[in-house]
Amino acid sequence: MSKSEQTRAAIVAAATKLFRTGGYDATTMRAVAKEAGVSVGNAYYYFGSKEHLVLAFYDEIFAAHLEGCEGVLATEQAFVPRLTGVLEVWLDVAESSHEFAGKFFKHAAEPTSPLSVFSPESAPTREAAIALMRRVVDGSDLKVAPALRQELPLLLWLVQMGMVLFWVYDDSSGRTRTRQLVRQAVPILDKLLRATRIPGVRGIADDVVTLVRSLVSGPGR
Amino acid sequence: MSKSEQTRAAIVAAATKLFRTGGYDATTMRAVAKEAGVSVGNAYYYFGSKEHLVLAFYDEIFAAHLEGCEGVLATEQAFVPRLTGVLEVWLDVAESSHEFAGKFFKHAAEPTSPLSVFSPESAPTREAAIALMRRVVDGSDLKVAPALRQELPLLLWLVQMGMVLFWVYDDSSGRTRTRQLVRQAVPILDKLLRATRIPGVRGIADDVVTLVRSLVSGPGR
DNA sequence: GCCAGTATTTGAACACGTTCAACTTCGGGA
DNA sequence: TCCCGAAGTTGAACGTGTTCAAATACTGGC
Repeated sequence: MSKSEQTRAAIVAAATKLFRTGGYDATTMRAVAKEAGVSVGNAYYYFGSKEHLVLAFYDEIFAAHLEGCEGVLATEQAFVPRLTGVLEVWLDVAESSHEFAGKFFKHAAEPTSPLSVFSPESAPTREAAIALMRRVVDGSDLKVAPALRQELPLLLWLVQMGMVLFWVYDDSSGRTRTRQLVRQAVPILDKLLRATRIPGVRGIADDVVTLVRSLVSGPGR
Repeated sequence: MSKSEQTRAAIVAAATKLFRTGGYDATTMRAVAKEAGVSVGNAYYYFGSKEHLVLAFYDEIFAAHLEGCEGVLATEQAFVPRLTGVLEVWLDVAESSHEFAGKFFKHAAEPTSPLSVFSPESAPTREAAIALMRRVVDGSDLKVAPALRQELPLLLWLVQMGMVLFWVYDDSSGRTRTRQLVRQAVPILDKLLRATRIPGVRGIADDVVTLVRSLVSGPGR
């Protein structure tokens, strides 16, 4: 590891530590720099803004999520426990940073931010998250129309983003309300997906797939 | 109008003007105060933060939306053109502030912000928006299960919030992509709602209503 | 070893949102 | 009319994220 890589790693480590203990606002760039043993300007040499430090934090959460999911993906075959398990692992992994997450989320929601959930900068993490959902689908017993199945990982990722949105606003202790949402909503989603085989519903499902396809490249592109 | 009301109105007018011309970030509190002919501290006497000024901006958009909807509500009976019309009026009304909207949207997504779509501060506007959706449902020919019908205004408001989310990211000229989304998605929603009368689907709809009811008081309450 | 050019590092300086102690104006009861 | 508490107003001061010209360390060619 080169010297500059060490400096970069030290800044990320300092930021992560301070974010976890004090939250986003209370963590100043001056404090991060001091903790990392560098100057303020140096931190900006490696990270364009305070937001970019958050992206590194998000990557850590995703890596932990992926690792935590392996057990679920190896053992669960049925779609409902498989998807529920994956979402619950995320809740476990993210719990310790919930307070901080609210601050993080506003950056994820700002279209012009490099940290936007749809931004090119966050594309690698986003695509890895969608790939995880593809594993959820492929390894399950779920039977849906092929056209829908193809778009399902993206749709499930959007479902996960919906859960995260709910979670961010959830101040119940231990995030029990979000957990309740997951346990209730996943079986409903399962029913809904299987219902696409009912003649009167299949046409609607096809419409949804068509709509998603026509918009999948992003609103503004 | 009392003196203090005049001062408050002057600050709102100054903020609105500067927001429209220069956007959110470029509009400083010092500039707002100067434009309104008051001191910086005085602006904070009336508005707790810069974000609270945006709330006043929201209210202006909603008032224009409500007014613009009267024609649609008076003439359209069928659910699809009725809801489509209401959403399109919103797009018309909001178009001029699209650039500005992207900048402040991050505040609307932050749970702790007074601008959050679920915050107590925005409750009056939010409830008025839901009431508008109730008028859309009540005056239409839509037939759904009574249990679902009761929650429908809230669900339609959530749909509208989804549209706004898409709209914020939409940089196509004239927001054609969001308009395309509305024209495609509303008929699908209509089909989906009417499909709740199919035996195999009704049970799912009931599940959704139960879920929404159990969560309707908000994630954290 | 030496130099030129690049990469890295520094911290003072800037503009911002926000706070607050002090000041001024207002309203209504004696 | 006078007075006092409340309401309204002020602008300097604070801590923040970010910038930048300058200083320093590094690297490859000779």
